[in-house]
Amino acid sequence: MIPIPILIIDDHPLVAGGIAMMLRDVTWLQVACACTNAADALNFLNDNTVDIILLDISLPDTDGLTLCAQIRRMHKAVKIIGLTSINEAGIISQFLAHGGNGYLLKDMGREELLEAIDAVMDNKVFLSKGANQKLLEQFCSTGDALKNAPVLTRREKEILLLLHEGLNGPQIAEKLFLSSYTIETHRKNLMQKLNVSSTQLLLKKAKECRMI
Amino acid sequence: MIPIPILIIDDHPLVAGGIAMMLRDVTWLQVACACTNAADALNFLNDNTVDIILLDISLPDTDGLTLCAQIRRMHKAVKIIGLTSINEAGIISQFLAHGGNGYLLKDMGREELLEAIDAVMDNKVFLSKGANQKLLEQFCSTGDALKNAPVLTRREKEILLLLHEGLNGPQIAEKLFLSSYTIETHRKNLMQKLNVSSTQLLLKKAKECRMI
DNA sequence: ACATAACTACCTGCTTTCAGGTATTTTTTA
DNA sequence: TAAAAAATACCTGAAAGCAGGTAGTTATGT
Repeated sequence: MIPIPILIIDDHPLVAGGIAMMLRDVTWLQVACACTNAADALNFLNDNTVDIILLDISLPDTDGLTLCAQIRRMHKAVKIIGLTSINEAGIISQFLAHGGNGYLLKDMGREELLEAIDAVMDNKVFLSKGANQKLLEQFCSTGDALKNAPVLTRREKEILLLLHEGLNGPQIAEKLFLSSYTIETHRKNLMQKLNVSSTQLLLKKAKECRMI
Repeated sequence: MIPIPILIIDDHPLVAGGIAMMLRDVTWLQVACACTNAADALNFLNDNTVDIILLDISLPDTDGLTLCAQIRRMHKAVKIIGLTSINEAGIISQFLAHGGNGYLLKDMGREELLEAIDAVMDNKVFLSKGANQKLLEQFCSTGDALKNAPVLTRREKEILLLLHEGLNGPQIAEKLFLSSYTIETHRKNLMQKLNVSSTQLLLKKAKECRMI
């Protein structure tokens, strides 16, 4: 049985060494190469195929996110697992948005590394427990956040959703069989309730208050 | 040791019965009550305190999401776990946004229920494996999505981010020490690249393409 | 039945956006 | 070094948005 080839991209050789050590008993995985910079990695990938890439997102010569997107564009099927000390929701979501399939923190153990590899090979997204928690926390609202959000009327909610869909005033008026003046009044009331002075800020604030 | 009181809100008594059966050996948990509708649940909560609520989001008299937000406003510390057959990213994220702490699918087993209760009692967000996967999938981009996104110049990216922050043309011009005409040209070019005809649609499309 | 809230519509004046271009300068690439 | 790309700036005209209100009708709540 041919072992699954893995590429490690990390500017610290000790990291690659540590991972190789973790995987030395795993007969179905093989570290095909370890690169310490983006250029070497891209060169390697030009002539070689791997199934999995462990990618440090803090590289010296290239932004790891950009490299991730670059690799993803060229190799649609390769699984890319981010490797980092950064446990921030913004970076995690950006990494996935740039084509990543998984995200591990550098304090991971062997078990978690293998679990991640299993999951992405099974076409699943894998985040380490800490990263997963960080990402999920973004979705949550506290009682205070919900309490402070102003109450919108039925029509205001409707207008807000249509604005969020990208319709402008006249288009909303046409869709709801109302006057443009009416839409403008609702919009004005919405802007007053959320204490903003433009439609863009209205939508931004509404998102923050979880109204859309 | 006082067992943790749980409230079950589900319009099917069989569900509450099944959960009670799952938890019958768990001495540190106690089903305090099972309600079949929102009104009964709110009445119960007026006179009683529970630590955990298992909430079916498809209730007959009230939208489960609205009920969740309502309970959250009144009881900041209670842990609310959604209970549903719906495994859709939109509903999951809305449930969390309305104050939920966890989300279980109705095909869950006893182990997963206990794991969820442990996690939320530990102030963590818990999603069942299936729900978690559904939510994470939203963050990911394929090679095609990345390939098809138009390439933006340095200034275009900068303008886009500032528009996303809610600034209008003149404000961006002032911030970047450029002419308003220049900003409008960049905006026009952005709109052309993303094939839209308003700033709102530009921001919407940019989000879909993971540019912001 | 009355008061209140929500919804509807209107209007002026000003600002901003959008669409349609043109054109010069600077930076980058080959 | 020259070509190409990016950045900058300009301009008109029309449409939309925003701020400032006023005001009548309908639905809801007490």
